[in-house]
Amino acid sequence: MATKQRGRPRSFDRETALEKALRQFWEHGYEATTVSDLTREMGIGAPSLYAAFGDKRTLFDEVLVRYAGSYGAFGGRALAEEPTARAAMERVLREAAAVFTEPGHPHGCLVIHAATNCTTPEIEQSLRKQRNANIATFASRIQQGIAAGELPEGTDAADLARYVGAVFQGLSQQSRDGATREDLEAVVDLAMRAWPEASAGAGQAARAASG
Amino acid sequence: MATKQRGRPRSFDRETALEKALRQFWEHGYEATTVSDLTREMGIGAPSLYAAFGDKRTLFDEVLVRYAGSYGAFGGRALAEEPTARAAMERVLREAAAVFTEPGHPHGCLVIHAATNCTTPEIEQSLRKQRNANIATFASRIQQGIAAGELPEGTDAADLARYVGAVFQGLSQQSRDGATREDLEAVVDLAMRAWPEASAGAGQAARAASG
DNA sequence: TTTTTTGTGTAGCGACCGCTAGAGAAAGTT
DNA sequence: AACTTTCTCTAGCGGTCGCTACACAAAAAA
Repeated sequence: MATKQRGRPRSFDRETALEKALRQFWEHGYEATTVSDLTREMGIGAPSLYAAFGDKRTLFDEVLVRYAGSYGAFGGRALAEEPTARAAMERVLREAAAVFTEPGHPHGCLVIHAATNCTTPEIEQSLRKQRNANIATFASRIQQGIAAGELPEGTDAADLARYVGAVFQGLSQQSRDGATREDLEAVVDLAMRAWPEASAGAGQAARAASG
Repeated sequence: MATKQRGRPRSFDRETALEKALRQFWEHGYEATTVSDLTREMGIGAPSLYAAFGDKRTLFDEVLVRYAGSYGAFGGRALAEEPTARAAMERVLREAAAVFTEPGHPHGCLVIHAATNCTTPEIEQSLRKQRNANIATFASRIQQGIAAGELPEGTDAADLARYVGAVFQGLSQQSRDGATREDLEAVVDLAMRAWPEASAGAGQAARAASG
């Protein structure tokens, strides 16, 4: 396999064009980004876009995958690498504050904003599903922390996950409204004050994790 | 004045029609709501809409005023009526949890969602300005609380206001994503755990406010 | 070179957008 | 009754939407 393609080769770099499309969808959302916007930013004609990426909807799906693997990957890394639920959640929020305000690309989170006020129900639902799945992942990590004795026994993992998710979504909105990274880090500092701590004489797992 | 109108009277109730328009804009946002949607829901023809409300943009402006005076009025009431900054902010969040999930009308906050991904820059900026103004109002009330000794002296009112605003915006997003009132109230419970308390021997103003 | 295969550019499709001209309908005024 | 004023209805304007037919260009294969 991997034999040489016959016919005329495409005159643009597919990855570069995809990244341009990602930026457009990120900044203006799915619906407000027109094919005309896309072709202008990607530097190609409409037929080239449709030949390389399918229709607008398929291109958006591919953009979502690219986003999840790049700008949106910090959450998964934090959950995988941090030793405690608290450290994981705090790192998620702190990296969000950084990424959401990073210069050079649109502010905020694409998954939160790109399908708001979208008249294509499948797209709106797809991103909603993803947001709720992210919060469920938070809950799962928190539940793990409760089992390890890092948090009080009575802690409701789903509630705490929703709280972290709400702060996360608030950070995204505020980054779009002009808040700076320092502004958002102060918000994270305050948000983490709400974190429930296991009582002094709690299980050994918490001590092991911090040792 | 107030002489009887000459000519044919309009065949619909203006307030009822305006409320229908409000619901449409609230649910689908400014841009995704078409004039065709509006006329269908309002039960009138396009020329009647334009005669009674001006163009789509002017109608939206009037909807914003109506929203601020009805569904969006709870924030101002909480700030005006509660004796302490903490009580005011907690009531804002708690009433938000209730209103955002109330059956019978769209979920979440119109000011937060209706101009997201809007290609009319004046509209997007108008609502952004309103959101930031709301947070500035929070900051002002918190600053007042600091002056009254309710909060530690070093407290940054702007940071705390942004934190409350972030939670508020998160509540709105989550209500749109299907969270129930109980879900959001648990988030508010957690959020208020972050509230800074003045130390035990702090100023007399705090004692006076709670007495 | 000729043939085959594939990408690119022009040009435009039907559908919907916000909006409105113009004719007729329904009220008050005389 | 006739006249004036205002609203409502039908129909359709110019513009943009997502998308594509078609002719041409540019590469590998024969």
